[in-house]
Amino acid sequence: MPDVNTSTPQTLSDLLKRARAIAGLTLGELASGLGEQPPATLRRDKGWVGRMLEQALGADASTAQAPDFAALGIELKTLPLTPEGRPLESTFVTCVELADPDAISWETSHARQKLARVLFIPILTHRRTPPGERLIGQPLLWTPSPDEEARLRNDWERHMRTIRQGYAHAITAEDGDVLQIRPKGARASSRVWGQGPSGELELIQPRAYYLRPSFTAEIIARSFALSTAS
DNA sequence: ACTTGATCATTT
DNA sequence: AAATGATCAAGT
Repeated sequence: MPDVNTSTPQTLSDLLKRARAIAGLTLGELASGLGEQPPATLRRDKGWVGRMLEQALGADASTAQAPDFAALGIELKTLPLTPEGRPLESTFVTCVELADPDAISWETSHARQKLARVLFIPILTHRRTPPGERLIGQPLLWTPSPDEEARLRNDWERHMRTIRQGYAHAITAEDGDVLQIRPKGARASSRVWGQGPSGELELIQPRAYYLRPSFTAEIIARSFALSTAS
């Protein structure tokens, strides 16, 4: 059973060292080191992989609206990847702030804060691979390039314009080149207070921002190119 | 095959 | 009830 240090890393270099140390392990091996057992399927345990990695790397206890590693300003994300490097899923970013859209700008948005510095942990897997057999990949610390941030911002500002005009309910997953908005709730009938067309309060379906797989694929490809450059 | 909309567990 | 961790599964 591998020995897994679960204390909170104090420096970026410590965190990266820790992440590199668990690369190459299966999630089953990691779980074993943490005294846990992997579920047979993620169907009823969709957040298991993320929680396992948070624990293994010593992320701060879930403090609302703060990065996973608050002292380092780093957000942790697992990214399911085929062995060929293709993301299997979109990446959850944060819930859309629907209540008071006039008060928010890109600079102060939760979305930008979440995406400012992200430590991606690739999980090499196919859809049918049991969670315990999935392989932890090499970590990738990402800060949006100026171009990437411009594209994120462009999508975010278009979404927010629609929301401010009171048409949040009309946004679909097809909107946004790299940053999409999809429903996010306990069930399809969930509702939160949002802003209607005349500025009045209106109950609408809660939504969240997601990075499209094509965007995270770019990030991964760029990193791979760097890591193999001679 | 891939995407969109729906869903599940946990914690605060 | 809402936010965070995501993946599922129906539809195209």
